[in-house]
Amino acid sequence: MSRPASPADQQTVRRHNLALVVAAVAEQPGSRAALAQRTGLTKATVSSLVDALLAQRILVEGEPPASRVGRPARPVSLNPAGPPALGLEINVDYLAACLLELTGAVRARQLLPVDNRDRPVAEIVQQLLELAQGLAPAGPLLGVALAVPGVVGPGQVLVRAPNLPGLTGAALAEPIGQGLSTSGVLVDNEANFGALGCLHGLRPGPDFVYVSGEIGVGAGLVVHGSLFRGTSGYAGELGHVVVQQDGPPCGCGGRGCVEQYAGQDVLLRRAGVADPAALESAVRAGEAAAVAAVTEAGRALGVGLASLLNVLDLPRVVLGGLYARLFAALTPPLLAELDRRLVSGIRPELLPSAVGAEAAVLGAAGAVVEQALKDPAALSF
Amino acid sequence: MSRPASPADQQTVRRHNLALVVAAVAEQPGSRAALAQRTGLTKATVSSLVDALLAQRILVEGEPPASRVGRPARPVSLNPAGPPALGLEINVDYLAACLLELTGAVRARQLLPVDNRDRPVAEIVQQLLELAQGLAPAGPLLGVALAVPGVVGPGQVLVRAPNLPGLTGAALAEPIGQGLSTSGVLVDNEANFGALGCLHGLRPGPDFVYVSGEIGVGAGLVVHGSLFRGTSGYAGELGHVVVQQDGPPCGCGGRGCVEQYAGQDVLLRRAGVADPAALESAVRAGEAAAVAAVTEAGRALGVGLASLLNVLDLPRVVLGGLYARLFAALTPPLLAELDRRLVSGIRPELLPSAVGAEAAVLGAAGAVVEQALKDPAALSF
DNA sequence: CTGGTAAGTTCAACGACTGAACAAACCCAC
DNA sequence: GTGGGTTTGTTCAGTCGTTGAACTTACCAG
Repeated sequence: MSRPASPADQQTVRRHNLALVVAAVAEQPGSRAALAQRTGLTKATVSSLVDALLAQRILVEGEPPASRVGRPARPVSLNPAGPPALGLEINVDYLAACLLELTGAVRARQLLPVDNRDRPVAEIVQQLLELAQGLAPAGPLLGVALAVPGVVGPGQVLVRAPNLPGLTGAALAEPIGQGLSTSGVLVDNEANFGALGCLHGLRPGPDFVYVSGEIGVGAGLVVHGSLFRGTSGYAGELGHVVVQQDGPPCGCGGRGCVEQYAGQDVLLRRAGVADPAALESAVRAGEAAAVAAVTEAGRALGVGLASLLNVLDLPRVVLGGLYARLFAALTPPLLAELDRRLVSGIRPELLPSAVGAEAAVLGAAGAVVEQALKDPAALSF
Repeated sequence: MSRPASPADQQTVRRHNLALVVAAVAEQPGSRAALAQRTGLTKATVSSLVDALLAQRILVEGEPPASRVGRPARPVSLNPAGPPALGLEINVDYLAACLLELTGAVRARQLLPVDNRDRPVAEIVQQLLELAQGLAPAGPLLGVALAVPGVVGPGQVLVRAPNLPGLTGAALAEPIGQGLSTSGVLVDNEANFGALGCLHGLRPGPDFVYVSGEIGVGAGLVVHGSLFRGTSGYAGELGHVVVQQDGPPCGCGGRGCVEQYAGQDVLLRRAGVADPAALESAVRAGEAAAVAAVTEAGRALGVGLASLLNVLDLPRVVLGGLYARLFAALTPPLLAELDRRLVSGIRPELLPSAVGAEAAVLGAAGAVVEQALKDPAALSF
C-alpha cells in the first residue's frame, strides 16, 4: 500500500498543472491555445499558468510564425537564457563538467583527463571546482549534480567506490555546494546519471536499462521514466549478476560474476591490449585474441542481461561506455544468449549510447533540469 | 521524464484527501481529531471527508471508548459490513475463492482440489463460478480479481501458462465478470497476487520480493508498495535467472536456470519422493537424498536471489509455497550464498510466508480492496 | 473597409481547504 | 450538583485555483 503521505490543497493543484504545462512546452513549444488543447486544461488556466512561468523566466514568448487566418499565436518555449544547470563528474581517470540550458541544449562542456586514483579528496574537489568555475560565468545556477563512480547511499554519501577507494565515505556535496554557492548538490552513481544522459540523447522511452561499461559494469534502471535506485542505492549492479556459479572468483566475494567475463580489466587482459582504444582497433582488425575476448564478453553480458530482463521485463537496453565502442562485435553473441534465454521471447531493442563518455555529466545536468521542470514553483533564482 | 498526463483540479484534491483519510483509518481507526493530526489536514476538512465516507458506507462510526477528560471521541473505522471483495484462483491442481471485507478480514474462503490440467476452459470457469456463488451471498461485490498460474500480458490476457497450457490466450475476465454481474475483473499472475497476499498477512513493508515456489518458480516484486509487473507482465521470472550458464537445459530454451535446481519437479525427483508433503517429512527425518536436494536447491535459489538483489536492492525476501514448508532446511545454504555474493553486503530479511497456499487468493481479494481504498470516490454500489 | 477566424483575456461562479470561533459532551473538584 | 477545564466536532467567512462563457484583440481575405 503506497499511501499518499501528505495532504493536498489548491497549491498542490497549481504545482501539478505548472509542471504539466512545462512538460507540454518541453515536448513541443506552442501557443497558449495549443497547450490548452494538449494538456486538457482551459485556455484561461493555461494563460494564468504561462503568465506565472513567464514572470519566473522559465518560459519566453517567441515571435509569431508564418501568418495564417485569425489572430496570430504567440508561441512560448523554454527559456534558453535562464540560469543553467551544472553537471559534474569525478571518475577514475578524468574530471568533467557541463552546463545545460533549460531546453536541454549544452551550453558548454569540458573533460579533463586526470588520474584520480591516489589523490587526496580535497585536491580533486578543488580541481573540479576550478573546472566548473571556468565553465560557468558568475551568476545563479539552476542547480548542481555530481556523478561519481560508486554506490551512493541515503544521505548522498558515497558508501562504496571500489575503483576509487579514496572517495569512500567522503562528504562531497557540502564543499562543492559551498564552492559554487548553491545549496543541495545532487550526488549519484555514474551509471544512474548515465542512464538519464542517454535519455537526453536518444530518447529511448520511459523504460530501459543503461549498461555502463566503465571499469566496473553497472546498470542504470529507468522505470516509468524515473531512475530506480533500490532501498540503499545498490540497485543495478549488473556486474555482479551470476553467470556461472563456480566461475572465477570475483572481488565481491562471489564467483562467476558478469564482471569476471565482461569487465574492462578482464577484457583488456584477455585481448592482450593496453587500453580501450587499442581493443577497439584490434577487434576491427580482426585479431583473434581480441575477437575471442569480446565474443566471450558479449556472451556473458547476454547471460547477465537475460537474468536481469527475466526479472525486470524492460523493452530496451542501451549499451554505454566501452560497450558502445564495441557494439558491433558485442551484439551478435549477446543477442544469441538473449534469444535463447528470455522467457518472454520478446527481444529487447538494443542500442549503442550516442553520447559516449559524457553520458554521466550530461545526465547529471539533465537530472537538475528535470527536477526543475518537475516543480517549477519551487525554483528561486 | 514521467510527465503528469492529466490536469488537476479541486476534485483531484478531494480524491487524494479521501484516499489519505481512508489510508489513515485503515492503518489505525480513530477520532476525526486524531485523523486530522495524523494526516496533516484540518479538523474541518477531515469532518467533511469523513461525512462523505460515512454516507458511502465505507466507514462506520464506533462507540466512544473508555471515557477520558474532554468530549468523548467518536472513532471511525472501516466498515466490515460493506460489500466484500472476491478473490479467485485457478491453479494446476485446485480452485480457490475467498471473500474479504474492507477491513482486510476474511469473511469466507474455500479451496477445492481439482486437477485442471486437461479440462476445457469453460468447465473450469463454470466450476469456479459455482464455488464463488456458494461463498458469496447474492448482493453487490466490491470487485473481483482472479489469480492464474501464468503470465498475464496487457489487456488481461493470459499469454503464457506453461503448467496449464489450456488456459493460454483464453478470455477469462469476461465470462467471470458476467457470471458474477461485475464489470472489470482484475486478472494477474499467481506470484504477483501472492506477494500482495503476504502483504496482508505479515506486512513486510513496502519493498520486498515474494518467491512463489509452486510448480514453477516465480517472484512477485513489490516496490514502493506496489507490484512491479514489467512492460509486458513478464517481470519476476526468478525461475529463469541463470545459475550456471552451461548447466542442465531448461524448458525456456536456456541452460542452468534456477528452476533446474530449485523447481518443484527437480526437487522431488532428486529427493526421490512423490509430493511436497513427503519431501517435507523426508527432510525432517534427515534422509540423505532429500537433505542434499534441498541444500542444493537452497544454494541455487541463493545464487539466483543474489543476482536479483544485486539488480534490485530490496530489503526483504518472503519465501512462499513449497519454500515456506522447507524454510528451515533451505535457509542456511541460501543465506550463505547471499552473504558471499551481495555487493551491498546487506543481508536481506528472510521470512517464510505465513499464509501458505492461500496467498494468491488472499492477495487477489486484497488487490480489489486496495484499489477500492485508493480511490473511494470512484466506488459505486 | 468590412467580415471572418482564431488567440488570448476577463469575470462571475463553483468547489475545496483553512483558521478561528463556537457548540457539544464529558470529567473532575469543590 | 454546579462550575471550570478539556477535548471533540461543527460552522462560517475567507482564500485560492479552475471552469466556462462572453468579450477583446489581432490579423487575413476579399
